[in-house]
Amino acid sequence: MTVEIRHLRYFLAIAEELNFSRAAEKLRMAQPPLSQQIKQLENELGVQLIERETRPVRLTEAGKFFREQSQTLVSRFDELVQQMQKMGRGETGTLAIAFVASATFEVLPIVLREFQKCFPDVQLDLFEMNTSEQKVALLERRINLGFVRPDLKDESIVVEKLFEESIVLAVPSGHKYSDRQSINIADIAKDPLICFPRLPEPSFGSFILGVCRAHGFEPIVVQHAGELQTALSLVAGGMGIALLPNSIRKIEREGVVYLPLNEPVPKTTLSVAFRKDDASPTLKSFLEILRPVFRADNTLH
Amino acid sequence: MTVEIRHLRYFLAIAEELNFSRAAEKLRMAQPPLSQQIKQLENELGVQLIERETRPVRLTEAGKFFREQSQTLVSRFDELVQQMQKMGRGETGTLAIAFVASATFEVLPIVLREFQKCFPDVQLDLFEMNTSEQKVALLERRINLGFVRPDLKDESIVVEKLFEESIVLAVPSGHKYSDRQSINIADIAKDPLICFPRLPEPSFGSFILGVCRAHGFEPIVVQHAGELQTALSLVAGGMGIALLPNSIRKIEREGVVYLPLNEPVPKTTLSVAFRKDDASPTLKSFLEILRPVFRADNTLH
DNA sequence: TAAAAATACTCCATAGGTATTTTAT
DNA sequence: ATAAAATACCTATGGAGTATTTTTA
Repeated sequence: MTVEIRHLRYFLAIAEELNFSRAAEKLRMAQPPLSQQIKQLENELGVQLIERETRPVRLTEAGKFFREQSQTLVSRFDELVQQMQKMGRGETGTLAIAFVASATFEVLPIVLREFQKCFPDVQLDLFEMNTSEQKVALLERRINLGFVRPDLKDESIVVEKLFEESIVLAVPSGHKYSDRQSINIADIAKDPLICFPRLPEPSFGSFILGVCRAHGFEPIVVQHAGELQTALSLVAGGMGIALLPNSIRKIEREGVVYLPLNEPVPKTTLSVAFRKDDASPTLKSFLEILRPVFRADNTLH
Repeated sequence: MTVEIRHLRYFLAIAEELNFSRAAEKLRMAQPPLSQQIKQLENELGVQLIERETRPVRLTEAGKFFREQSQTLVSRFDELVQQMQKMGRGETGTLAIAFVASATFEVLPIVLREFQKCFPDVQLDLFEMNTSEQKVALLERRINLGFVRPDLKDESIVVEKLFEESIVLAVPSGHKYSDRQSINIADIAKDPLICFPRLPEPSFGSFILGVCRAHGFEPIVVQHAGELQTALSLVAGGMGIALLPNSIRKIEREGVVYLPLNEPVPKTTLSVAFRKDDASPTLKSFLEILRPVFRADNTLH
């Protein structure tokens, strides 16, 4: 025989009631097996825990000590089980999330707020990375989930489209286009453009270049900017104009005006990426929060 | 199904080996039931603990957390069981011991030294009480064990004789008897005697009085002393002479000389008393140490 | 005498075993 | 091809039930 948690529970019930029959009732079992189990326990421990020669029964000194110890042990045990069950429901734990810079403006705040509302006990670790960095981080299991701009193709990674985003033109206020309501892409063929690095692929830089070429021109790139924010500063400084994801509008910046494009332009896509084999229930919960946010409003504004 | 300590043990074995078969071997069981139990555990917790799609198998994040928690929980559990088993063997716990003043000179030091040598983890709580106080303390369960001078008679108390002790005469140095080798009791019939309170019975005072009367005289009591030590001081101060238990000789006091008595005198008896129903294994251990000490040397000097 | 614990026995749920298949390197 | 985990199935220990006796107040 070996002592199990069950034995402690039984003993504690008796220690509380000081009456085998009532304790058994509380434990929803019959009295005789309870007596047996306690006898077994006493046998295994080699000490008498309960004095039965008296009514109501009394705890021995050893029994009193055992009660105290058992109490903390059992409650610790139960807490652990509950905590694990919470984990199972994705209500606790940590989730490491990466995101491309452009996701910070609008997508991330909305999603995080929503998630923390449902699962306040989950700790989120946030990292800003470009798409290719995220791919590596996912494979190396440094992150559970990434907000990426496609394409990210890998055997073991699932990519789910969240929403498509149009691009807008950012021009300096006072620029020759700044009073227009909208603009055709072809119009900017001769205007100095601020673009983005094309490497590592996939990149927003390549996407922009592709758009221009699809409209029959090679853009005049006056400058490359590593960050969207930087591009915005350069526009404000009058260095040129820039094609940016629509969500950049959330940043109202002095000296910059945004113009929508007239023609239907291939849109940038924001997706979530995660490992196929990541069984983390916290991840599942996160995805379950995430999806309806974008299903309801596929363009997000 | 409810989670048991067993499940944690099984999981820990796997967490250590990262191999079900080897873990099963270590647990001295077959591999399939181990797989089953772990599956049950994961089911009950609602989380996957182990990623099996890889060799060697890996712990999930939840699994790592569970391992840490389980480790402390299981070792606490095992420590508790071991501690209880120690109690069962009387190697630990507390023992409340009372003793009459005269036991402090010789008996108590010997016994305590011997006991602590065998059971260093047992805490002893010591109290000085007269015999009748001890009877009450035993019945009220304030003490486990008492060193008494009989008679202490009670239904629920066991009294075991330890050893018999003769009495000696204490006289001031320079007293008319102080150069003698020994003395007859009848000789002191006319000498002023320092005696002890007769109440509450049983008392050393009554015993002394009984001895004198048995030898045909009523002693001339000049003073009563509550404590043996006090009596000794009075003797040293020349107030009178005193009949004291032999073990008082352990106290060598300036100004006091001890004389043995010639005739066989009813001896005082030192006994241990304890409750019949006291199941404390620590008490049992104590008694087992105690008995041989006195069986070997029934007079203790 | 009445309430409560122990004993005697019965049963069946399930922990654990054996044989085999599936999966991953 | 091989080692390891899962699956299927079986066995039997022992946890829990019912009926009864013993004990204590």
